[in-house]
Amino acid sequence: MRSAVGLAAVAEGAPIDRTPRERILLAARDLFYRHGIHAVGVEAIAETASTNKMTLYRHFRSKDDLIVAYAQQLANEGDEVLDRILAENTDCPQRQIAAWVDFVEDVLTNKRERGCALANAAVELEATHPARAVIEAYKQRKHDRLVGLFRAAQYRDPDLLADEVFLLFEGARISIQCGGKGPALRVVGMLRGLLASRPKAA
Amino acid sequence: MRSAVGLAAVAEGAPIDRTPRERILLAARDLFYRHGIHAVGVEAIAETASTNKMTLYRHFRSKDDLIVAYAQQLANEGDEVLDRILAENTDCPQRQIAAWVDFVEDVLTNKRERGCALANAAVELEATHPARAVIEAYKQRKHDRLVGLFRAAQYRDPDLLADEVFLLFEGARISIQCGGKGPALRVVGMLRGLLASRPKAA
DNA sequence: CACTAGTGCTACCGATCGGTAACATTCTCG
DNA sequence: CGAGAATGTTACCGATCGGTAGCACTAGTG
Repeated sequence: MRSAVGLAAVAEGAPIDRTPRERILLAARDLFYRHGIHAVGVEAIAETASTNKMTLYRHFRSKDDLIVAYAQQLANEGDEVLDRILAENTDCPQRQIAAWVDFVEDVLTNKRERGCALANAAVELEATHPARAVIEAYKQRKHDRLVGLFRAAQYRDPDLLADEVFLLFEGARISIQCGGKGPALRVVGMLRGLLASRPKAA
Repeated sequence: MRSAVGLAAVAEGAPIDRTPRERILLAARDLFYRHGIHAVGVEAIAETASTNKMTLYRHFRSKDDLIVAYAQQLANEGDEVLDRILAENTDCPQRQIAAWVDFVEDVLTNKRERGCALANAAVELEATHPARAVIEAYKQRKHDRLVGLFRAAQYRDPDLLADEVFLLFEGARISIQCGGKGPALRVVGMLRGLLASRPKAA
């Protein structure tokens, strides 16, 4: 049951047989998430990736470019995680939903959890930064997929339910680093209760 | 109905008859919120406050010190806003709650809204930064006051309700800058529905 | 073997960062 | 008025920022 979140959360050392570009993205993912985008310099990223600044700039035109690739990477993986969860429970929306809640539980109880990396990035970046478009599109997509899921499970008001679930989850992730972990950890129970008690209909 | 949020949101020019310290805090509040803590230099803050770096450092030992004062200021004002809302509706918990939801509506529909300034700060600061303690204490306090409010209004499970309302609100504030404004703006209706439908008891 | 593409390395650039010294100026208030 | 405190101004510090030039090195390919 190793979390899908932590699978690449650590990039220390990293003299593995990966291409420099991959190692740089790994390092950026780790450092940006742990310390914030503005707090991490490109030199530190290159060093963590067991390479140097020049190689970094051969693969990314600028730090902003790297930030966009970082966001894109996270968005892609988020999509893939949901793809996988859905694929493992085909044609049974209830089980798909339950599996997603299990995944949420994994995420929130991960001790490295520092909130949603994409939301954190959005906080740090100006509204005009190109990475913001990637982030907003991802979040929109995620919300829409929840709607589809709840519609498939025949909930009476899938839009409303998706709003609630989406906001509760987002609230939990941001709260885990500044709202007391209590409410954030109790959100899984709340979600299960919510999903069980909501009316369904044809 | 001018928002309690925007009352000091703009600090431009600012050659008003305020003490330099006040102007610096005003400027920090504005710039930190709009651009993020790490993205704003002390020189820019001093300039916006119509003063200079030396005066800034006469009132704050370091930028970190200023950040702590910034967080403290926001926390105090948050407390005071809730104080005022409660004081204006003494001895009628239902009206207090309704007034708080109205306030939430004001906050979320403010076009300058960029999420909770304290949450945003927490995202940018390391867990060991002294301002983090201020932020976490404030959020904890806020959550506890919600519990008290719902208990006073005789909801059957005030703790659970407070968790839900708290997380929905936090989720809405973070989502407004990266989750599509849709769910965030619909949260007010959700809150009103939630509060109206929840069972009360003795 | 020679050629090429990718990488490592070092030294450097101008700009800006947080923070300070020293001194001139203004303001407050007895 | 006169004294002391607060503020303004300028110039500066070392460190670090994002980003680049130039060249040595390695590895794969024909």
